[in-house]
Amino acid sequence: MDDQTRMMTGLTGLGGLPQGDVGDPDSVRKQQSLGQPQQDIGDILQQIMAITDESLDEAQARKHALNCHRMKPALFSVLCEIKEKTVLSIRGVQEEDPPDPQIMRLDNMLLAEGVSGPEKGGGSAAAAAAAAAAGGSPTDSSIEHSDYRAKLAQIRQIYHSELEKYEQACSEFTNHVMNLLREQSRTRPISPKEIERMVAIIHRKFSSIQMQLKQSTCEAVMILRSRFLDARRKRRNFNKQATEVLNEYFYSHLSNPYPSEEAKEELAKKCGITVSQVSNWFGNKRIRYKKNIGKFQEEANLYAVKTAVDAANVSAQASQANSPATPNSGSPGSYRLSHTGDAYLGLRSINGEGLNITPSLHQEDTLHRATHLTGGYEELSGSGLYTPHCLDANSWQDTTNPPPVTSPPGPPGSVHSDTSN
DNA sequence: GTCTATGATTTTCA
DNA sequence: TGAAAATCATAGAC
Repeated sequence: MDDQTRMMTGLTGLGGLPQGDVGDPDSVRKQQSLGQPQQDIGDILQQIMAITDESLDEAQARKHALNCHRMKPALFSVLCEIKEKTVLSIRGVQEEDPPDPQIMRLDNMLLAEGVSGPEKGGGSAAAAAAAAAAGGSPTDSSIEHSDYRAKLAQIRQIYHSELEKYEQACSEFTNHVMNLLREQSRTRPISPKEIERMVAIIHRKFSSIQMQLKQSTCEAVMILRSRFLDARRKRRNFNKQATEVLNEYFYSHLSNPYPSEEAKEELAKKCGITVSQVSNWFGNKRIRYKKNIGKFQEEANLYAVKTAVDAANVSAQASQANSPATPNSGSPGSYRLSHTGDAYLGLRSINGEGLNITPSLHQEDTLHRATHLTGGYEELSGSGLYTPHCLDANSWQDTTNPPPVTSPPGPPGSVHSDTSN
């Protein structure tokens, strides 16, 4: 027979009183004439029940007396056991919850964003990732990065301060309740296990507050991030140097303006933009060039001349360095440009034999001569420079069948469909 | 404020 | 999956 059964037997054995009457002081008093053990229990119960009717001093004295009673520990443990097996068993089922997946998600997100966990430079990694996702250049985004970092640091600070407050409040409240329960455990059947359970309940209640805090923080981060990304989406014109580099490549590879991945990376590095921006640029350029070759012809000529001049200068310097007395061994006083770029192919086609440039020319003279050779926009009409004829070996021109440069499509100043919006 | 240029995005297609 | 084509959205010139 366990303690509980013994107790129940003992209690029900108090003169056949129904259990419901155990709490009635009068009923308990009636049992005082019964046997010693039962009388003891009845005594204790009577004193417990009567304790609220007494003055504070009397109650304190009574409490002390009860605490010192020889039956007190047994009675306490039995009452605790009964309580454990009734009320707390129901509660216990609800308490054994698995960790909340929602709060786990929030934790993971806060950790990834650098809000919780160790300091990661105020989310610079997240900022960089966001910028990379948006295709921003590392240089022009530095200001926005710092903005993002500053805002994220603010959120982080607020989050940690609130979390600290929350933890403090939780700890204070838990301690208070624990003390209260410990104190009450002298007069009520409150076992340490129940106190632990109570602490867990308090923590769970507080964790819902914590979840709200985490949720709000996550929302703030998301809003900040979306604003940051929106800002990155704002169009910024590339700088002049970058556009020149891209145009040079485009026009010198006009027959096949599809840079390889390596070339894209190289161009991206040169221009201070991302590879995807290079891809975008070439995509836009190809389509716009194809739609309105006439409009781009002048630009094409300029870059052809520029490339020719550069190449001429490089070759001239090389020739001078190698053989200043006899600049060209093949054709005296002249040399033939050799380049894989189409600009040079185009220039070769001007005179049918290749572009001859005197190595001793200064740059201005070279430019002038090259310009004269190419004949500018009007004279190019018959030169074949950048005409589909000199580029027809590739599919991108074949498929589009653009009008020849000699007769630009539409009236001057006509707007191609792409810009009509 | 209008218009054009241009970088970015989305849709379509091979 | 990459490129073409269409479209969007904004910068910048006027």
